[in-house]
Amino acid sequence: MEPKKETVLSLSPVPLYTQIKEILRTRILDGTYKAHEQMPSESELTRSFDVSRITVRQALGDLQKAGLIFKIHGKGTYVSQPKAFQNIGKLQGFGEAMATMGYETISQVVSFKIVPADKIVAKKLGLDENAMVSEIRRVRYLNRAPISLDVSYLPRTIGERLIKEDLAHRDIFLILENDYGYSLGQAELQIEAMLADESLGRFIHLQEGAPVLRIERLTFTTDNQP
Amino acid sequence: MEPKKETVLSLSPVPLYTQIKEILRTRILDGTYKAHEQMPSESELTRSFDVSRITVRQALGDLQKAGLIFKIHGKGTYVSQPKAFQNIGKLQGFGEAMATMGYETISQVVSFKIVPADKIVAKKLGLDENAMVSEIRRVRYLNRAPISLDVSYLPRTIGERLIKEDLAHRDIFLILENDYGYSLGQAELQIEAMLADESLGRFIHLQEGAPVLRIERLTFTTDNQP
DNA sequence: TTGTCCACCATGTCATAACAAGTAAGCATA
DNA sequence: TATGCTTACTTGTTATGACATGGTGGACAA
Repeated sequence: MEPKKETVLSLSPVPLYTQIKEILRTRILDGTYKAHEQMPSESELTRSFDVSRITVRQALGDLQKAGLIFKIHGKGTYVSQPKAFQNIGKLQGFGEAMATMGYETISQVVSFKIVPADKIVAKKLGLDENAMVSEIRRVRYLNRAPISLDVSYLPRTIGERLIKEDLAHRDIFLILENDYGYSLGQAELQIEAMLADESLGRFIHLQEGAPVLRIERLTFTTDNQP
Repeated sequence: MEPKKETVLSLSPVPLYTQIKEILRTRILDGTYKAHEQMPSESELTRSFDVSRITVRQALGDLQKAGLIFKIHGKGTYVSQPKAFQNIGKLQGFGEAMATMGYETISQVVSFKIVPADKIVAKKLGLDENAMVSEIRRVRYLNRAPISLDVSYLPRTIGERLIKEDLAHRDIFLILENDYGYSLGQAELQIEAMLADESLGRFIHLQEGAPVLRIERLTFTTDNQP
């Protein structure tokens, strides 16, 4: 039987394996491929998408890293049991750190402003009130679903260097550490539950009033510069 | 200048990219390649190891997943700032869950026994005291360094099926979920600090009396079977 | 009927090859 | 001098092809 061909655009700026990955991810999430068994073999996917096996393997490998599927040598590829709850839990607990692992988190910069520090921020950063600080607002996505609004306040000089970087795909702390040489040490974490207000609901598609976790982190370099 | 050749054995049962990965990992950890910059390019590694670029990329990709290096398109590959503390912290907080991500944790089964449940275990699992349960002891390694001793108690029937599985590389919870169809729901976590005793120090190379974290987890299936 | 062996299919590993795209530096021209 | 183009690097993407290895079931022999 001739397997049905799928349309993936080779000329597209988005890589083939990314397109395939998204298609497969969608099918897993919408139940086309169900948990425990299923999942066409690599050679089947090769034929139906009309791409090389390397491309299919790269897509499957990414999905495996993300935990959506798992492979057994000699048998096949299987859909993992969904564990959305656990993922969300992990993500909220770790924030930025997720990006360094297999999870595909993408951030989108919503706004970048130089604003005077309000009382709270100034105190936390050890600056005078009304000193100028950089405010970076980002929405973070996990698997295409927006899951958090991220507001960072940084001393102005650091912020201005940061905005030129590729904040969409690279982790902000990794940039600070690796490119700028800041050595990040301890961090203060503060977690509290609150209700989604209007401005937050606009970015993340949540009903206003839905419960969210508010996570506040104050990070110090090893020489205690906040 | 002729780059110096390295000896990687092609006939070895261990894949080429694994050998290269270990060599590079060693060089990163012992400081041959230092943080921030450095790291030979892919083509250099291709020449010096006398393998194809695919093999080099697979080794580098694994190291990147593990967080030891990061790449910048068009520039090169760089050594990440070491963050051993953070890794340990993450790992202890997450235990088994790490394996599903990029970290390369390997477990080695130390012993498998059918033993009568002591009072504590019996109570936790909701069984009678002295009912037979499976005890699986494993040492878990992260980057070759032993970092935890893992003792699991399971109802006997489940334990006997588990021991036949490949516990060294696959996550125990993933096996339960995906192969056996148990749906794991909530978990109770209990963390306490204690001092390493003699039996633990034998497996993990720690000085007796060194502080360790003791993490106790009781996992329920979605229908509340422990 | 039972047990062994082999063919077939799955994923794993590796080589060779090409082009795309991002970066940086040097050179040429206005 | 300043601008812009070329060039030579880098990593990223993709194709094709081959062989290794694990798993499974059917054919065939005892």
